[in-house]
Amino acid sequence: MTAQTIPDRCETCVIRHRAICAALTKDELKSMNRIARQRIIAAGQVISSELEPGTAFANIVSGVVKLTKTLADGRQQIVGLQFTPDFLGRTFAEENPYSAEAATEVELCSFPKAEFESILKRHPGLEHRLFADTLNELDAARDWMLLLGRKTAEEKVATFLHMLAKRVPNIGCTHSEELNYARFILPLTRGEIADYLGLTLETVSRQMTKLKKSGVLNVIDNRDITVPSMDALSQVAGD
Amino acid sequence: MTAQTIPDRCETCVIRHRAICAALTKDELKSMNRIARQRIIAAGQVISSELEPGTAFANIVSGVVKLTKTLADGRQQIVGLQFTPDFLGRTFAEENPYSAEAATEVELCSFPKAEFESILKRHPGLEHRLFADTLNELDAARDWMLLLGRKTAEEKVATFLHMLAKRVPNIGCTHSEELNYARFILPLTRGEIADYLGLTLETVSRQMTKLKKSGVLNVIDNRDITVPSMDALSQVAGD
DNA sequence: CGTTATGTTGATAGCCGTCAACATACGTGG
DNA sequence: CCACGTATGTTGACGGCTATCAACATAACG
Repeated sequence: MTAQTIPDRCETCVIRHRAICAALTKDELKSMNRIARQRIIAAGQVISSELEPGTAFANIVSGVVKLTKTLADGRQQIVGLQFTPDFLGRTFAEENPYSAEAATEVELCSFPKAEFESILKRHPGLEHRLFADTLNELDAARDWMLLLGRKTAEEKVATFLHMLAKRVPNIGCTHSEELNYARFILPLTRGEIADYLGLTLETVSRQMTKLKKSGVLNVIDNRDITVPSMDALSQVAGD
Repeated sequence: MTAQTIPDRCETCVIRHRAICAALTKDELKSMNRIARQRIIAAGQVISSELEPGTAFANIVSGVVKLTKTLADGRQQIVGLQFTPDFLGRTFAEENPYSAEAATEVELCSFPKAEFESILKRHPGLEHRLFADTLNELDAARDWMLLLGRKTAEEKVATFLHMLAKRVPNIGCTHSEELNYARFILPLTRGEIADYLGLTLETVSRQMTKLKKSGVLNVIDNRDITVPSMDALSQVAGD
């Protein structure tokens, strides 16, 4: 067995087999481990700013990160939400096209820009993995364009909750695919949800109330959401 | 000199040095040429359908292709516009996440799926180029999310025309970057523009009239657009 | 010359944004 | 422990931007 050659913290890492690290050989993993650094980011802290040069890349070990773009007069749009084993950072660009901000407390496994790009250059397998991830993100972005351009406020909120239920850790149940039930904690405020859906926070609040009254949701304490039937939610979401 | 080893039609190809072919060595170019086939698609024809397996990839030699997604009840959103030397096709996925349709007459240089993927697997340089292109498309998609979620109808139309002026061949002038003037032919109908901007065709028409009256545009024959000052247009676009 | 596709303009309606008041939770400091 | 300020969330009243419905104009085409 050569398992001992894997760095300890990678061996015990919860995202070892789901993050980009899954695409690495043992030697590559060692190189990555040598430059990796763990970081805890408090909720609300900016990780990297729009139009400024990036300094690092990172895996999200836990927590939720929002990617935002802002117009000159302050109007803001969340253009991406990233969850647990997602990779953070725009490769092959000097400047960030958007800001990254911790929506919850976030745990990162971070890599300095220059060193990471140097490893990337030498390992086509890693680049292939990043490419595949990027294609999936592009698909997700285009799904969201359909939502932003053509869905009603109610459909937008329902679609958002449906997506969250599938991507965020659920409470007190396994992540069984057949399970037609979900319970989770909202990682975003009403205002942030609005910025993700192209709405105002008041409209988001009203639609949540509406979904609650129609029995599609049970809401405890404003952040603790229960979905009795994911099928019903999917119905309201419009696709 | 080894220039003679480049296939004739590639040697004379107008997108030879701008399409993905620019990332190929002479030998790779020969392999690609062997499987390439020229195709002319009439305006309005579907190139590939949503949720169906793709059968080919292609370079756009000339023309404009729209990528669309449609909800069950018929609401449609254009999630991408592709122009002259863009690459068409979703690598590493069985099914297309969206439809591709010719907006104008389109000239393609097309490659069968299996053969292209086989070449791709053997040539990391080609994959690197596709990766870089995909990252740019993701950035563009996120810019569009900001437009769809947060911009007004007038800003949307102005942003769209500004983007077109920079990407579509202009009439009677070089593509000089400093030139604060543009003239081009709209490749889309009012209805298609609406589907790209998350509006109705009536609203698009009204905003075009408004921009015309305010002097930001000169419109001849509904499709022939002149922009006297790109700066002024950019101003109205809101960024 | 009729038919169809495309585009413009007007009247009206409705969804969602804006403004505002109030409720609740949380943390800080007296 | 309570007072206070701040952040977050809900609900109501009202208004405006954009969708809807409709009539008409123009161009393209067989």
